[in-house]
Amino acid sequence: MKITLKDGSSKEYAGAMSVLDIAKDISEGLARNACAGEVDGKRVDLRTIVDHDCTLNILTFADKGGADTFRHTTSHIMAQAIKRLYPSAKLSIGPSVEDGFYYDIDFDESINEEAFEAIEAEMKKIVKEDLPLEYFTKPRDEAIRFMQELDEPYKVELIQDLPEDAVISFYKQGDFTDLCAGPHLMSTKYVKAFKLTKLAGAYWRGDVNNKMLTRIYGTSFPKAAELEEYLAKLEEARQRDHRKIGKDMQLFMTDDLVGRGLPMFLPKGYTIWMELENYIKEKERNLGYQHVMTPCVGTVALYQTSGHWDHYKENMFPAMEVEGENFVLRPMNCPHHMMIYANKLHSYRDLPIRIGEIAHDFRYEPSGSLKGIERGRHFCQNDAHLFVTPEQIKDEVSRVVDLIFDVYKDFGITDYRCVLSLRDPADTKKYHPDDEMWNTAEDALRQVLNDIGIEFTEEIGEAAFYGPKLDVNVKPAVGMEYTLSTCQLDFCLPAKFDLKYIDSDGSEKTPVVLHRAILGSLDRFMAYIIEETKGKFPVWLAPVQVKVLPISDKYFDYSKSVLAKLKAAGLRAEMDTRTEKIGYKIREARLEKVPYMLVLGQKEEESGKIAVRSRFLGDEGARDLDEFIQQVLDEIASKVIRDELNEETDRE
RNA sequence: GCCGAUGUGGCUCAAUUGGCAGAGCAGCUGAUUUGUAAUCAGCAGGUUAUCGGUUCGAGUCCGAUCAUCGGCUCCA
Repeated sequence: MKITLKDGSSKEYAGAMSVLDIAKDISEGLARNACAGEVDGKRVDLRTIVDHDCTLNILTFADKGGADTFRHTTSHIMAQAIKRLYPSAKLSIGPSVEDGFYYDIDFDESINEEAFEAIEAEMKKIVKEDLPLEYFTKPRDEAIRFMQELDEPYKVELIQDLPEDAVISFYKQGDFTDLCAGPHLMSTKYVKAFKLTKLAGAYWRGDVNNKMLTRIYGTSFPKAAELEEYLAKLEEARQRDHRKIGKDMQLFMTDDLVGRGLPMFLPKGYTIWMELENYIKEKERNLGYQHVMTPCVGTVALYQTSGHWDHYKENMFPAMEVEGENFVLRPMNCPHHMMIYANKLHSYRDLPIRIGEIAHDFRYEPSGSLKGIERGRHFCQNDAHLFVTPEQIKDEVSRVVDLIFDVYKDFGITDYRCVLSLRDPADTKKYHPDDEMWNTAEDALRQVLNDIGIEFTEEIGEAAFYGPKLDVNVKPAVGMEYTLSTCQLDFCLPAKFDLKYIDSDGSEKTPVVLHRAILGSLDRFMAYIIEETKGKFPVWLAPVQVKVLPISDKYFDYSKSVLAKLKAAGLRAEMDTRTEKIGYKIREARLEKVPYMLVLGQKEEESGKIAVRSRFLGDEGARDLDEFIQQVLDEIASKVIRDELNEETDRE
């Protein structure tokens, strides 16, 4: 019998053999990181295959499906260990995730991370026991009874949600059986290097109204070295966390007395902020945006009109009453901009009208979700509302998308994901109940995105209450993916505010509104670029662009003249006037991540030149000052992103 | 908000089973006048997050509050 493998090779077996035996044979050959299999391109458990006439591929840890299988089996091993140590614990779900796996478990007692050691020890025992994972199935009714006998109420609930005629699969490993769709490794012995990483609360089925279960996260690799590498990567990610760099580099701070979630930008951080603000405003001006300034407070009635009050009053700072009228700190700016549009009568000839604002907003975010300047209770949106005719939707969305990617190019952002966020038709509470409006809006936005030709996935239930969105999402160094840029199509608010324009035939029409944010919030965008650059900002953003380092105070006069020229050219320059050795001053400037250092001593004073040391190339030697200034100005103007010194030479 | 952990000079971290709160860096003073990642010496800096409790004695044990961190939920 001949079995063809996915890599094109084939193998002869004498006589009749089951696919399982063949898979075992092949996977033993592939050694310890062999995982489940793929038959004719579909990931399946090899135990379920009865048809021998197929192309077989043994997945390894290098394949996503293989890694998932590997992690999932580790999660079963953890569950088995936990059942041995805590027999009364009730299991719910335990899937593999991007970096490992978790299991949500209902413990009788309170569990903390001290329990990890014992659980890990028990897991090692199970690995050593070399237990085969045996696959079997039961009809739905029998499966329910089986799980009731095992006293696993969450499992029972899961099975009850499946159709009447479903065949339910299980995996048994020694004294432990779990409801599971598989696939799994052949034996527990293939799991070599694992670690329980964190403990968290998680609501059953992700619903706050349900009981909170204990979620234990872990990670698992075929080799100890790979686990080490993963843990080192995690540590590296922690090092680039914007909260750490922001503190080290004195970019921003918080203080309990000011209040949690209310970061304050220090001079260096605000320098970057101002550059970002000027940058995006100029882009917008060139695209015909008009900028406005509106107050951070509005009446409750304003937000009742827009509908935000009903949807979000729990997440707004509470209303304050002044002279019998209720006001709130504004959580967003749409209503203010709607009123600006309504300020005068518009002709179809005026559209599109693009109103932009770097707007301060306040939201009462749940305390547990605050995270540095990535998510605070005060933030600044790079907001704009575009008032357009239905015919202009496509062009305007297209311009917004172009602007997003134009900006990403300037910042070197390449790792992002586009999502078309749609309503959940079942969620009539959140979404404005007008199916026709929604269908029109969603179809229009989908059509535009297809026409522009960008890649995107669709996600149900992610839309704003007033319309569908294009979201551009990125992943920070530490934590969950978030939205950086957004473009939202809104047929809803213009009607609520009774906005009008006079069309060419003299009739009154309601404009369509595009809500869009490119840098999202400046705070969050800054957090992102801090983590992307590890604080080594491109020269145009660097808080200090050039640092003048005199060899000794004998050269202060010459240094001051150089500093004056740098400043006169508009560069952000500083001089280190301490009586320290040059090595010390260089070290400090390196740690501050200053792009250019000018070392000035006797040689430079006599020749009238400068010695440049850059973050990019190290010691660049003697240069002419005017030529250097011109080079840096060019670098700033073109916003060039340069390769940094590699990490070996970038000590500490 | 919920589950779990953590909280010691400006920063990074020490302090056996409860037994005198310490170091390095930064700061200040003085000396050093320096050539590409840390010159030397001295000084100062603390109600151990806050409040309460147990104890002869609490940084350490217990409770509450506040904040931070890791998750969950949420993010107009």
